[in-house]
Amino acid sequence: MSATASERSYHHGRLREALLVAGLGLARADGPEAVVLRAASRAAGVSHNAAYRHFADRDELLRAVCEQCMSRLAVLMEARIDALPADRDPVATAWARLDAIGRAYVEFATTEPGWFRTAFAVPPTLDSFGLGEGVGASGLGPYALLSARLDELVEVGAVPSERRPGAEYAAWSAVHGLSTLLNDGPLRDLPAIEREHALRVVLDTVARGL
Amino acid sequence: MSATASERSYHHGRLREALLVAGLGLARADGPEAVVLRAASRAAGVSHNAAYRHFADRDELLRAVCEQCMSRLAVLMEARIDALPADRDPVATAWARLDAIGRAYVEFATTEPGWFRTAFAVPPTLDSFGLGEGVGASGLGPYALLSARLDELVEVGAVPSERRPGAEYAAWSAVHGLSTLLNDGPLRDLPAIEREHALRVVLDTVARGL
DNA sequence: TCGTCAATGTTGTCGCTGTCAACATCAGTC
DNA sequence: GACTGATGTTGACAGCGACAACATTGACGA
Repeated sequence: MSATASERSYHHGRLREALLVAGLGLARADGPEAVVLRAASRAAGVSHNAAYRHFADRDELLRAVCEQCMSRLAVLMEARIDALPADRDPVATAWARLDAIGRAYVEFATTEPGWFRTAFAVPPTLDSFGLGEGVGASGLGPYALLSARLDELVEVGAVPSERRPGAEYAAWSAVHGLSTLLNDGPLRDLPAIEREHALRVVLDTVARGL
Repeated sequence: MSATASERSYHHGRLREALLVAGLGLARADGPEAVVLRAASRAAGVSHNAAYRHFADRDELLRAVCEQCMSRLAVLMEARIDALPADRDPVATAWARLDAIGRAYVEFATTEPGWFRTAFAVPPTLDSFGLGEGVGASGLGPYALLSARLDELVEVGAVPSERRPGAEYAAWSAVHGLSTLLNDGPLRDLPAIEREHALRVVLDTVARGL
């Protein structure tokens, strides 16, 4: 544990973490397809094939990187909720929180496009997306965070309870779709002001429709 | 045209189309990453590198395949509109048409997941998505088809005109997001009944919010 | 009729990748 | 102090995209 990378002789000591960090760097710069075993090994200062002692194959490394990306998404969503002023009436607070996690989702996608694409490169299950290993500080994934907001809206009476079943699909599809369209799709060249406009329209439309 | 693949001697004659067809087959089965120059060349019964006489590189072939996929999406959307009974009042017709193209979008994504992913593999511009080469029978792309539906909703008075600006973002993000979540995302294992439920919730929520 | 030439397809090669097999080194443990 | 399992290295192979050099063909003009 005391050995730094420079003094290591034969065994790296923390190769798994080093490969993960390298993979995160590659993903951040150029997306999931850039998470390449040999590149990660080079970045970790280790020969190709060393990675096979810690990951069965490239896909397993990519999966690990994905979980990290998903976790960072969840962390940002939580942070944006926590940053909200809480001293308002419950209904307004509930709406503001839904708005905040929606904005956080799109913010993550546009400020970290490589990580966002990587988070969904290996299709996560609902479990891993919601409660699995790739989660935020509170132990909740993006899906669970969204569900909590929708529950809150029903509790405070802002949304009729008969609208609750499946409401995740609507809210989540909207922000996820906007994120991918802005990121990889036909909206990628949209100027910043128009992006903000699109985000507001999407969030407001969903809020009205709930 | 009379020459089949078996009688050709040295020159293929229609290699460009053959490569495109092969690429579409590869994309259909395994998505954009399966559109591989050498595989397409093999399928066309031609040696690797022959493709370079018709496409500058792999990306150009993939781009051509993308356009085909986008076109097929537009064609399905048009077909689903045309199949609608038109003998109703204008407001109901306008809503039904919006619903139909939304369903068609998700239908394409779930019945042809490889093609759907390929359509967005090389980020299309708004122009190509709306009016460019990858378009349907009427000459309109998916984006233009959606815009026409929203215009119609305003014309018949179903949607207030102050809601019109940016309405594409909301409608399009919702169906696109649901499509990708069902296709590659955490919803890919959803049973058919739940998929239908999710689709209805998404479409209804957007319609209410417009 | 014949030669020329541009278009088109082929063969060979290179570097990159993932992956398997064989070997080397090290940290503990009996 | 030797054994052993964990970890890292070297070497190899096939598949890929891309470049260069070469082969074949059909069309067109002398």
